[in-house]
Amino acid sequence: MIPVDSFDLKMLAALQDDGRLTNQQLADLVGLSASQCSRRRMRLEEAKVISGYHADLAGEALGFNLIAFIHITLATHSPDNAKKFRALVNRVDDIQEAYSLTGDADYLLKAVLRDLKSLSDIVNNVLMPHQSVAHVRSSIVLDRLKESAKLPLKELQR
Amino acid sequence: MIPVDSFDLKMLAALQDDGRLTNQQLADLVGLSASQCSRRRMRLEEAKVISGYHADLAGEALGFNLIAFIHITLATHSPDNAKKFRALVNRVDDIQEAYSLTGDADYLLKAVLRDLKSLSDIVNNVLMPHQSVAHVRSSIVLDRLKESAKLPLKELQR
DNA sequence: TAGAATGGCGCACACTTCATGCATCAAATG
DNA sequence: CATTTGATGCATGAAGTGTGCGCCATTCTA
Repeated sequence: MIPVDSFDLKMLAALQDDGRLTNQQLADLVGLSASQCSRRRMRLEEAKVISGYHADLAGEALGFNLIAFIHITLATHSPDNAKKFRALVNRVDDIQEAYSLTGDADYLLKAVLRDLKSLSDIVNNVLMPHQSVAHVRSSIVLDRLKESAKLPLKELQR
Repeated sequence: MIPVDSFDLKMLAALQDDGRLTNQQLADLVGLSASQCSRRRMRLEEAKVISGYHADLAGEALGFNLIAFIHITLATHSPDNAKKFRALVNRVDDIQEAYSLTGDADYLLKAVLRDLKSLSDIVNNVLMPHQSVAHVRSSIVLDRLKESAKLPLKELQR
């Protein structure tokens, strides 16, 4: 857990917005030289504060027109069942995100799919038949109000 | 909706994994010249197939140790209530993602927070008191099984 | 079917960006 | 007070970027 000063925070916020910013652009934004930005960026990358850079693709433009959240309850909470379920989740590419949760459901999955048939396939042919799974409840996304996935770094001051 | 060929798909998949790939690296990966990759990339960006590039930050390294999913049910489904709720969601920085859903709950929020106190603050002081909100149910993330947020482009063939 | 038009391609090249060596400076250390 | 430590800007060679150009294959047209 390396120290992160206010220059670093400004850089992180900027790179969160635009991951392809040039060191020179970064320099102009935060008030350092480009070379220093280069060095700081490498430092943050090596320390895994920046875990990676990703292009954000428009799913609709590529035929992914459906987002679904799927709540899963396991049959029993045995380590064996949990392990099998994890393996299942990792095997299915359409499942983009998966979390184990407190509360009613044991797991929450996010799937990005082409259409309702794909959802039906996953739910009825992949999830439901799996022996570790006791209960499946899926919800379809009607609208995305917010999808920044950006940390509120403004709040931070060290 | 511009046409996307197999070269484009390879580039998109690669840039999804590493958003700072060089045109030359891209060229080596997909089997084109760097100049052509530059042109194709610009085309995909202009057409908004690539909607942006983002640095992925490690929340834990910055003190965000808690992820919560919050299910919201509105008091009534009036346009006015929906509008007020949207405004609320956009005002709160800690809410990273927000979706309107089919099913039991009307909205699903994802919040990335520092600690349980922050969650309590949001739920009890921001969401619950809001007149449009009838019911709030929050679940804490115990474990992230998968968090690629990457589209399964392998499937695509045009 | 011949000729023209179109569009995708690689190469060349001027320009920009990158990362590292180096000297400087300020703060911390002994 | 002398020394060490580490962050900084500048300079620089190497690498990356994007555009003009000519080439080629495919498609269109008469």
